[in-house]
Amino acid sequence: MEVKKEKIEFFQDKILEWYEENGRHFPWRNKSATNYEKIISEVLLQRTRAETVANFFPKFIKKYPSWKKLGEATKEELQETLKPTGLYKQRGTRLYKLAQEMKERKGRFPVKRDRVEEMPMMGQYNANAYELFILKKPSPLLDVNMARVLERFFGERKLADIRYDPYLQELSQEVVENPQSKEINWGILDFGSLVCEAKSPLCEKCLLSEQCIYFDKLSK
DNA sequence: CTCCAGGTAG
DNA sequence: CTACCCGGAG
Repeated sequence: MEVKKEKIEFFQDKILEWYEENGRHFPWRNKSATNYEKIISEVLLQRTRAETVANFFPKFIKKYPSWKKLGEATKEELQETLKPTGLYKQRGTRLYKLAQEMKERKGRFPVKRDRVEEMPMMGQYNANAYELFILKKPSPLLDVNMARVLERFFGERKLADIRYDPYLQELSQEVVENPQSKEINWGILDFGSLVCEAKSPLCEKCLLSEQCIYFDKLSK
């Protein structure tokens, strides 16, 4: 499925416009956020609502402000701390592994994307986030949220799993290919959470509806 | 009840 | 490729 360039530009413009007015604010989006904080936020955000993480994040950073401090925690201690966020056993075990790996690496996180993806807890999504936020390179935060927005507007994927769908992979990359890649990414996630909701999207107040496939189907 | 800024074992 | 993790918010 070939998507027209003009449609992508329309989408980018509208999302950026919407984001300026309605974008959400989170601790890990602050300019002052350290690389450690950025990486930890992505770990906590896995399969967990951003608002939930926003409540929890400051407490976690206060308790474990650095890789060094995190490396001193036991696996059980991390699991206990992570309980309010859900997925705490898995996440605790994996975060422990990541912290220990960082200890061995003397606190140095890998630089190249491929190496990042080899780290514990760092999958495709997190490697993209790393590229976007730390290497400052356009890269899509393609989660269920972004996938839903893109599919409704541009057309549905073929494969069940986002992570193996070449159509969504390529489309998302094109969409965030822009000098303001970070803002477009955040814009899409916020837009997906606040307007293009999973259950009942607010199509009446959506500034994308004139070119949206999902909306077009609705009005038939 | 469903859904959530995914990773990974099998 | 799927199935599973999990508490919490809506």
